[in-house]
Amino acid sequence: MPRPSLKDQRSEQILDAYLTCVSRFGLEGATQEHVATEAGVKRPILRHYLGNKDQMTGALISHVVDRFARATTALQDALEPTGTPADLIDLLFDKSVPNDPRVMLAYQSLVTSVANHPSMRQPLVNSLEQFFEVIEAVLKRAFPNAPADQIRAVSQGISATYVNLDSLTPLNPPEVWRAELKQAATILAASLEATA
Amino acid sequence: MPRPSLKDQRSEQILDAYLTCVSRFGLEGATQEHVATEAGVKRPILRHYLGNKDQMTGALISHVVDRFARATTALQDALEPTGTPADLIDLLFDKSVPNDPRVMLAYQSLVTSVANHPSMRQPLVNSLEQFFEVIEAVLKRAFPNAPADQIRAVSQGISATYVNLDSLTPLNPPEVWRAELKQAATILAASLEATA
DNA sequence: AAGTATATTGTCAATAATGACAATTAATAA
DNA sequence: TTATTAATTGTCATTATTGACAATATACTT
Repeated sequence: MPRPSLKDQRSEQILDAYLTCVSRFGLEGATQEHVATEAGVKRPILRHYLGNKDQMTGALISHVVDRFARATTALQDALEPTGTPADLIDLLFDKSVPNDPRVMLAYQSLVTSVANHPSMRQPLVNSLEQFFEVIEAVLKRAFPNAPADQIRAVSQGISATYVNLDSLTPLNPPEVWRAELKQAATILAASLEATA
Repeated sequence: MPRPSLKDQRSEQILDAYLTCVSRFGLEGATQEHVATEAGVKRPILRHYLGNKDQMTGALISHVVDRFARATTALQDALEPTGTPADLIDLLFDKSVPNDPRVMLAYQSLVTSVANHPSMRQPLVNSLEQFFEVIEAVLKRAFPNAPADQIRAVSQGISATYVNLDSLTPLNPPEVWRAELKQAATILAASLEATA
């Protein structure tokens, strides 16, 4: 008999707006007013669904980590069990894939603020390691004879080129940068052929 | 006859504290109170030397861009006229070199906030291009026959691995990550040998 | 010692951001 | 239609942040 609850949808809507604001203003620069405006609701709504600012922030951190982890899982699912390094790089760098740079930008903002919120350090590290592992798995399958440390290095390099690209999106980087970073990732992957 | 001016020293001291705060709280999260505390001065001092918040922020942006550009120039000076790619990578990745990750973190925070301060976009892009060019110059000297687009790609890749390393410092990344990213950069540079 | 320009601090008003809660509106079932 | 529960909005007190300026302290010169 009660009015149907919108808690899930509204929470998601608010957290997504919050994520957008964090990607633009940083974690400590995203005010409730910013979030409310971005979400198209009045400020008290935020409190109603997510509690006070501390609780909101806690929820946001989980949300960002979760979004990043989900993107990692989606990447993994798209590549298992037979994806090649070329497939991986296409997924990471092709604009056709609907990538959401906000997530990576918000992620970066969290990393920046980790000293002020020490408890989020471990989740951030873990989700990043998870991302590395997906890359590693693809490389290991393609180059089973390559030494482990070299695979790790190439994985880190590919990850770095990808993260870097997303980090630069606010600058409206010229399209060539994307192509160049993609080529760098390709070169890294190709380096494993020699050792196989 | 007047009391000697401390404008230069104090301005530098304040801007450096401001830079620290931006690297920790982001551009929109660094309050005057934060900066004053970090600099070890009272808040009105900030206004006295740098004006109101807008002017302070303007000065900070110039300061960060300048610090980054100076670091680039220092890198260039250390490598001209005979530095090799191996020298470059040592300078970028060796902990012995007194690198200041705050500069890169603050730089990243500026990039994040560029939508809110559009005028800083071009200086940021320019200083980044300058950084690329130093890397390119070293590679071009070592591999004069390598195709230009490949040099660009490798430069972007090396830059990305370096930027990525600094971006992760708040996470206290394990030392292996540094070694792995350095190795990735080395692999990228080595890839140019094949084409020469 | 006195004058002078600057450094430094103290203080208060104005604005922004947050916390908290009351009041109203809306949707559903009986 | 009415009861019920949640959504949504309005509002005010508290705190945080900034702007502005007066007042004092300090170092140097003559």
